[in-house]
Amino acid sequence: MTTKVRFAPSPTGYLHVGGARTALFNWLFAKNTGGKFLLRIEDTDKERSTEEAIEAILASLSWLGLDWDEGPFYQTERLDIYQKEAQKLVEAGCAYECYCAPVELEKRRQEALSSGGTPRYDRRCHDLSSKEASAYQARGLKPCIRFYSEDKGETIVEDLVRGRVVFENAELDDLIIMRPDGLPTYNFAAVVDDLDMGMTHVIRGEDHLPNTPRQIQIYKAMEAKPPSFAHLSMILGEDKAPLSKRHGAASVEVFRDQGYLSDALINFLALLGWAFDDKTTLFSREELKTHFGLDKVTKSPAVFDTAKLDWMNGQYIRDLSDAELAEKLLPFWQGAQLLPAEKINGEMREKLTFLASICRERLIKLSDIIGLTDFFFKDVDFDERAVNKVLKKDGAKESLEAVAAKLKSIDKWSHQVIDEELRALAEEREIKPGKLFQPIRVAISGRTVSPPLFESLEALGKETSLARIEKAKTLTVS
RNA sequence: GCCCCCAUCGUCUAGAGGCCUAGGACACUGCCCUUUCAAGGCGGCGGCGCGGAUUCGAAUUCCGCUGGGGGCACCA
Repeated sequence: MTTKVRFAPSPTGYLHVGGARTALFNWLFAKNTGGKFLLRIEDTDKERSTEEAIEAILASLSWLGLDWDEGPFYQTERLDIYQKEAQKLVEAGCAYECYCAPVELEKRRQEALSSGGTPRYDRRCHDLSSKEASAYQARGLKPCIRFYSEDKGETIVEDLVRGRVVFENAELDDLIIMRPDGLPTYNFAAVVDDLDMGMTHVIRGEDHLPNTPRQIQIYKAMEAKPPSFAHLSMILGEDKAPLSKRHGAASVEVFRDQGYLSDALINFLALLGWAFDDKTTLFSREELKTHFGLDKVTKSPAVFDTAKLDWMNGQYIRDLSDAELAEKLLPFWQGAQLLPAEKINGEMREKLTFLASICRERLIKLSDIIGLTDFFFKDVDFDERAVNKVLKKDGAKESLEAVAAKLKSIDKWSHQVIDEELRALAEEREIKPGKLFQPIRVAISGRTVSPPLFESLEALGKETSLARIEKAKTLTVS
C-alpha cells in the first residue's frame, strides 16, 4: 500500500516553526516511504482565515523546499461534500439537528465548570419532536448538526509514536459537526477530507490527540477505516512555554529574513523530536529522506535552542562555495541600502564573491554580513572606543605614516604582496606585527574587528585604502 | 474541576535489564593556532525528578508522587 500524508494548516497567521516541523515530518515520511504528500488549507473559520496568511504559508513551505504532490485543496471549496456527508449521518441516526443558542451553551458550560463538573452537551435537542423543530424554524432559527457520540465503552487510539491511548467514551460529548451556515467544523471536515483524499497516515501536533477519539468515532459512523495516527510533541521556547512570537522568531519567514539557510533550518527542525543514531547531527536532505522513520520520533516536548540553530547555520554557510554564498548575501547587502541595483555588474560580482570568501567563517546568519562589510560600500564610521584604544596611542601616527609610504610603493595590489610588505615593515621597525596592523584596521574599517586585514585592503583598492589611512592620521595624537 | 500526554547533562538527544565508569552534538570553559574577530584542533565541566516494587542485576519493567504540557468551542 502506498502511503499518503498531508499538511493541513489553517491560514490564520504565518507558518509557525511548529507547523513547519509537522510539515517536514509528513514530507519526510512520504519521501521515505515512496508515498504522496499533499497540502490542504483548512479555512473553514471565515473570521480568522486570510488570503495573506495563505500566501505566507505557501511561500514559507516553498522556501523550505517542502513541495507537495497534490493540492493545495481548500475546504471552503468543498462545502457541498461536507453537507452531503453530514446529511448521510443524520439519516443514519448518527447525527442530529440542534437549535441551542451559542450564548445559552456557553452559560451552561460556565455553570458546569463553576460547580466543579465537566461541561458536556446534555443532548436536549436529540429527541426534538417535529413540532418543536418547526417552532424553532418559525422563529427563524437554523440548526447546527451534532454528532451523536458513543457514550459507553472506550475508544482506543493506536498512536505510532505514543503507543496505545485509551479514552472513555463517556468523556466525549456530542460535538457540533456543521454550523447553521453550512460550514463544517474542524473534527468533521478533517475526517471527511482525510477519507476522501485517501490519507493512510495522519501525522500532526500533539494538541490534536484529544480530538482523535472523536474523529475515530466519526470514521466508524461513516463506516470507514481510520488512518494510522502519529502525534508529534510540542516545540517549546527556552522558558519551556509553548514557542510563540514573544520568544523572538517563531515564524519561518522571520528566520529567512534574518539570514538562516533553509537547509540549516530543515536539518535543525528534523532533530527536534527525531534522531537517527547516537552521533549524527548534520544531515543532507537526501540523508533525512532515507533515514527518517516514525519509529524514531521522540515523545517528549523539545525546546527550540536558537544557539544550536546558529551553530548549524554557520556549518551550512561554510559549506557554500564563494559564488553561492555571494548570491545568497546579495539581498542582504541590498536590503541594507549598501548596494544599489545599478552597481551590480561583472566586476562588482567578482568583488562580492571575494568578500563572501573572506567573511564566510565569520557569519552565523547571512545578515551578519552587513556589519562585517559595510565599510567596503560606504565611508568609515569610526567607533570612538576603537579610535581611543588604537589611534590615540603613541606611535600610531608614525606607524600609519610608514604604512602609507610602504603601501604607496606597491604596484601589484594583492593581499599576498601587501602581507609580505607589511610584515617586512614590522620587522624593519622592530615592532610586533599586530601592533603595526591594528591601526591600519581601525583606519580602514573604523573598528577593532574586521575581516582579514590584507584581504580587506585588497578589496578596498589602493586608492581608497591610502585615503582612509590619510584621514585616520588626523585622529591620532603626536 | 475532569480527561489525556510527557519526564536522561543548561538545551537537542543515544540508550528497548547486564555492552553504562550513561555516548554524541550545541552552549559554557581551558589550552593550541593566530594581524583583530572568527573558524579549526585538543581537553574539561555537566545528567538518569522523587519514593516504592520486580530482579542476582534497572536509566531501561510496574505502581505511586511530584513537576511540565495539551485538551474540555458554532477555533483549528
